[in-house]
Amino acid sequence: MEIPAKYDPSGIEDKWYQHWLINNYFRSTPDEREPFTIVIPPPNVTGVLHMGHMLNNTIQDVLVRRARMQGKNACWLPGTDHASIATEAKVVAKLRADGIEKASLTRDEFLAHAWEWKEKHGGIILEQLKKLGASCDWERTKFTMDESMYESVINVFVDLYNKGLIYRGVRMVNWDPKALTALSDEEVIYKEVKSKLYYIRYKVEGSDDEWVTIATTRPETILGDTAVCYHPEDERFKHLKGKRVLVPLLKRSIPMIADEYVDREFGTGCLKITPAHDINDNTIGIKHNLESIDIFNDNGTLSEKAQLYVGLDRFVVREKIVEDLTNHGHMLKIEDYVNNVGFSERTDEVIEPKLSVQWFLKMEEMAKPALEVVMNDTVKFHPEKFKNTYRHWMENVRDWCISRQLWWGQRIPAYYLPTGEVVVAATKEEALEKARNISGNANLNAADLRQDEDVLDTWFSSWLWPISVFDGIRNPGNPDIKYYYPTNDLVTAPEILFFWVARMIMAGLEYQKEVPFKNVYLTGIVRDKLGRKMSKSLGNSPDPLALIEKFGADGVRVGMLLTSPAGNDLPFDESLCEQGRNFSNKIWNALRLVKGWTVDETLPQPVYASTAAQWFDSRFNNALAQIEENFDKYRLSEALMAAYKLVWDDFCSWYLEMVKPAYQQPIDRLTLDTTIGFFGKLMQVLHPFMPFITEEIWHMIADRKSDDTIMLSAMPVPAESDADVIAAFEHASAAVIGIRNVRKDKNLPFKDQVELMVRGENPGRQFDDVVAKLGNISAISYIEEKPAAAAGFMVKSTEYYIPLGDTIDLEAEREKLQIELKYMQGFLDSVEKKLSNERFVSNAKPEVVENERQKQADAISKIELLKASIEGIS
RNA sequence: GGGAGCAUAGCUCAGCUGGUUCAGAGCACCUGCCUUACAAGCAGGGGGUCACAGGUUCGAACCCUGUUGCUCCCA
Repeated sequence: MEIPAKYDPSGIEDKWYQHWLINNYFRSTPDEREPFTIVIPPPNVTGVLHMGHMLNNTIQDVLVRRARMQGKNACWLPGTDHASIATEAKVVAKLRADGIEKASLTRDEFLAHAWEWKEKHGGIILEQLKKLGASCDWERTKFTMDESMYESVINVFVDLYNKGLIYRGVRMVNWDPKALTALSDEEVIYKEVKSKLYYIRYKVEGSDDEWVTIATTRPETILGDTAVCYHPEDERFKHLKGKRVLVPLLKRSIPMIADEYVDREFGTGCLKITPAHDINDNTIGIKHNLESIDIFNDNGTLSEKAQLYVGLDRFVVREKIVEDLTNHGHMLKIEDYVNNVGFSERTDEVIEPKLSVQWFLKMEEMAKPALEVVMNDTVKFHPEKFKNTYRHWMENVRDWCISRQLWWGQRIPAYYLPTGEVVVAATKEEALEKARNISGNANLNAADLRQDEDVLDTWFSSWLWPISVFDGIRNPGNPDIKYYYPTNDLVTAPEILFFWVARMIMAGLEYQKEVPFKNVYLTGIVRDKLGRKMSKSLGNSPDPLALIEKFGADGVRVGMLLTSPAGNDLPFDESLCEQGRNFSNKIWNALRLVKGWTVDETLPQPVYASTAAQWFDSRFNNALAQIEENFDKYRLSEALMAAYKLVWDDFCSWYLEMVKPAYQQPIDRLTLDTTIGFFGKLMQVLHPFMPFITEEIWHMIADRKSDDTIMLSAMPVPAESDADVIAAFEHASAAVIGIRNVRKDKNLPFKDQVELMVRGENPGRQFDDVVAKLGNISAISYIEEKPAAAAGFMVKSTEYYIPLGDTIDLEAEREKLQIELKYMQGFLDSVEKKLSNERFVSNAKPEVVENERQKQADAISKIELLKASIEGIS
């Protein structure tokens, strides 16, 4: 059978993924085994697969596949979220392109369009994940707007309302004038913007020519000013106490007030107060009992209350008012200024702080236990440093604004009576009953109730995700929730630590009385070479499917994992995937080698091969223990690197070279079987990282039944490892390297056999046959006297010589030895300096001192050898 | 403005309770090889004042203080 020299993943990946699907290997149902559960961080239905998903889902797949091979009942539950703002924006845009305005549709008509859009685009990411090899239980796929999920959200809203945790209040919210909705604080992105600081003077009422100057970045808001404020201890303004000033252009009289909030150093030290349009001003307004004048319409144009510029956009008004203020002599100067401006995460519109009636969830009571479980490691964060960030947020948490002025989402189950009173109930029927009760009006009917127009924040669905996907809200204690909850690991980005992770913990404690997961693995952000976050808008993200096409899914997975320790950003470069692909190819060629061997059943196993097998077995178990440890600490990239080196260096570069028969010679049965056994174990270790190629090789190295699969095979567990064999091999392999160097130095081609002489004790002696094979040595002899005319090298204190006839360059040889001697003497000096230091000997731990003495003795004996060698040369 | 974190080879990162598993890994780079599994490879090699300045200690990449630079979070 001919195996191509280059590994070609294309057909192989599809073949095995189909095989896994058809055989239902990803399916999980509760049984008596230990469960291992991961719920996917639901990607947005509007999205397509990007590099962040690739990283995130590769990690999850590694964890799940490993758990599955460890005999756990592994369940990776996939799904998507409805992303109310983003999706609604997409649908509105699509409709507009078709010439339909949202305002011309009824709610139901609009939702029909939204569902249609979702059905068409919503599953893209999940389909793409299959290309990556994701071993999700697809039968369990959930969507946050599924009926069961929808109901769960509504039930929770009603429950929290009944518990008094949800309330309706007037708050300053982040208003998106484009999406026409309030946003949570987390959906606002602050960016540095070059703007202007305008110095504007207000005339003091009743004076002829007395003025007060304020500085502002938003001159258009002066129309909503209701006070001017200074610091109570500021001498420059104390004389204005109790006076009033006139708002420019409007000549409205407003009071001068004093408050410590004012920063005396900033601007003029005098601040205009616009309670309706600035969060800080609002706080001051409440404190000083100021009027709020809302001068904006919802879409960001000026309202009647502004009196001037009515109907014009806020940014147009800014230009106009600057002109008018200048013309009327109010503008004193304009400075360049850089400030932070909030933008909508979804629409990129400048956020307008706005007073409005919204629904809120009280956070204080829920935050406390949610903080506690993280601080006491009931929920472990990887890396741990995020505990700090988490604590800081949880200790300063503010109530969660959960209403959104949208249609796409779970509609708030609040119903208003004609009197304006409100009742909250899961269904209209229940609401009616409640309404009749509280109003005492038995004649109320359904038509009299008006349901709240708003929907709930998407996070108000996803915070229930680990529970609601198992229907634990509607059917508490059902077999799934009992078995799979709490889940094991959550893999997500630190960016959503608060608005998702923290809230899932809260919901978990509230509704399951138990944390939703035990470990949270926080990935880094995938960045481009310039350090920019990869994003669609920048266009700097490679197409993940094209990458898979080019390097194979296994190659891309390895590339993503190799340099991304938890919590560290990943500066992505295609060369990483190239490294992954090269690794696939390396494994592939090891297969070609082994498959190329023919067996001679009569052949006994050579000594070099049995020694090699003995070593590799120990080395394998040693590495396996390391890998295990790295997994325990969630150091996935290090676990992968350990496996990578085990395969490439130890297996391919050393072991296979050791056992490989001469060209076109057969191999003995025992060595072949042993080698195939090792190969299989290596594939198992690698399988979580590289599912496709390992499955392919699993089937190629042995006769397997058609329903056999590496993904359900038992992951090898570390067995005993013989440290002596490993140490002996290290000595022997150093000798091989020494031989190679001598060959290179002296121009001795590898195909010419040479002799090797050994002087002194040789801890690697059991590997002599191996050394002979790898060094192409005709004979190894042990000698007492240093030979003449030989090139030598040392491993620890063992001397090795290769006779060179008369070709030896004595001068060069001596120089080499001199350099080494000099180094050893320097080393000895430093050791002896330590030992002659009384305080070191008396203070340091005994074993440390003993260690130094050992180093001293070794150095002395090596120096003697070197000196003797140098003398021997002359 | 408040808080947290980081600074080790060209790049990305390890480096545990201070002491030869302490200066390491992978990639990149350089040199020589198309040697019958693999040039997507093989065999070698170079490269770091552990940000800077002090301090503690017999001993500091590691502990303490300050300085500088960067990142993130919150306002």
